[in-house]
Amino acid sequence: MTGGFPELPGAVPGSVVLRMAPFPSGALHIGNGRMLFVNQYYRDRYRGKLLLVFDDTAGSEQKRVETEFFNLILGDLALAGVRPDAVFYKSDRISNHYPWARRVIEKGAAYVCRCPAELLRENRAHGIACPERSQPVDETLAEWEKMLANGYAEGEAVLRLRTDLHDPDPAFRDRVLFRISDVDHPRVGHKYRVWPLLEFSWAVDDVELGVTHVIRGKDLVIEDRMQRFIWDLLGVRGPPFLHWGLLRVREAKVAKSKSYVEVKTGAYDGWADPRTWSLRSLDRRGISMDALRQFTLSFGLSLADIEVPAETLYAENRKLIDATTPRRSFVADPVRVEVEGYPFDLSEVVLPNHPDRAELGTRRVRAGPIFFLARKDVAGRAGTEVRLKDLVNVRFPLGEDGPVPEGVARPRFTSRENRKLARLQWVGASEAVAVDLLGTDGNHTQGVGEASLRRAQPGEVFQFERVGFVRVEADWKMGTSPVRVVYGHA
RNA sequence: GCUCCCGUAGUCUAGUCCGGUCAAGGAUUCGUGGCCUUCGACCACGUAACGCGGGUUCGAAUCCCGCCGGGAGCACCA
Repeated sequence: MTGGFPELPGAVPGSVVLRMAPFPSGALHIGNGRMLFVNQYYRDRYRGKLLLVFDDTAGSEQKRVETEFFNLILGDLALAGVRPDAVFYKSDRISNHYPWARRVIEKGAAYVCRCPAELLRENRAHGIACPERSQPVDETLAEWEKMLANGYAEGEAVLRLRTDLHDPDPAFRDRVLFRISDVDHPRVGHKYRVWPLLEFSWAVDDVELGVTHVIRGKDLVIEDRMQRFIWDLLGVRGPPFLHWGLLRVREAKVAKSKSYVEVKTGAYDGWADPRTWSLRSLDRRGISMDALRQFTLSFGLSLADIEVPAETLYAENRKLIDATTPRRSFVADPVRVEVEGYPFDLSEVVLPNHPDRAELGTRRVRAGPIFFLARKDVAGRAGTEVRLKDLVNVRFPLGEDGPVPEGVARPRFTSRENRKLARLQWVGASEAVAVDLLGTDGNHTQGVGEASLRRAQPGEVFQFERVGFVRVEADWKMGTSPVRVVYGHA
């Protein structure tokens, strides 16, 4: 069921080294799953090693590194079942990059530019050289030392690569290699002021860490060219690159930085809020990581940008959990009704936990004569006969249509035999337990469920019949009311 | 605008490198029917695709050219 995964060029089984490099600015979301599972897939296929390298350089206003995210991401990996063979932090390796910078400068391929960022950008767009571009090597070396020796303030100077100002791709013209940042880094504080930018740092680390193949999103293709440029310049041999295209889940406006604000301000219920579409939010909803892996791998390594409905993921999950998930009765927005003429001997029924799986056992459910029914199930039923699922048939009296006020509609018992009637979910009023259902949209729905839910295990997954799969909150204390569950999918 | 990437059914994908076995396979969605006391599962059936136009060839989803459409990049972010 996996999509296409080509051979890694020149891969030798047993000696492949892969790396994945999340930026620690939030919990991993559904899109990041691709990074995890694709790398894991190749690691396993070639019995290689997979490194986790936190890409925690200085960042920016929009993307800032925070301490809590390291463990958050480590936790996400554990959750996803992706075990890295080693963990590195870019911030530990900054000084490793300086000798490389020196080599580039000595090749005459870089210069220290003191243009303001805007001017730099402007000039790049028009292919105009900054005055410093013709800087001789020894002067660049001196300026570089000055940068390292705190001779410049943040933003005052950068080290730029000399490529070709008329390169057809404006993005490739004299890119910045190092910049100065006074950020207080959560791991290394103010130890470094001169920070490498992504492409240079990888030009160094992919080689120093012995990475044999780089597999990353295609938003990073220009970095391939940069890395190769630097390697060619230095006569170094670097790994080949492979990419996957953009993956969007239609329902998920996947933007980690966006969730960041909502989580920080408390608008969201933490990183596991269903609206984040984070890995942990999917787990919270009872979506298995195996389903997510299969879903993700089904797209192969295609470079095409794709948008997939979440239903595809749900279908994958359903296949995995349906056969083993117990059924339970739940009624949202309940209306209390009493059935007239309800048979006295039917105060309790034994129902199977799964319609097709006898081995999942049964449970006893109290019934009648007073029930909770869903308001939307009852609306407009006047004059019609329906079946209370697994129980009896009743007829709603003829009357004015519309919403049924609580306790007013008094359906009348008609018969017991199983007939082809609309089936309504019910919960016997004598034993109903309050249930709080958290929806995918972050809203809570109150309802009632059958008594056996009181004995649910935290984290247990159920199918609420005619509603969908739900998972009991892991931090719910057994026996407390209401039973807190999270909606997964239909 | 410039650079790069991508176009197979509603959606995703196999096939494209090395043209014939592809009157295009799979998954999902949707529709119909069956079955089980769920609107879920399962079973059966069905709808539905090679972006367009040229060219090469006995033969093109596959090779070439042009066009059109979509996406990403053009940060002192990653």
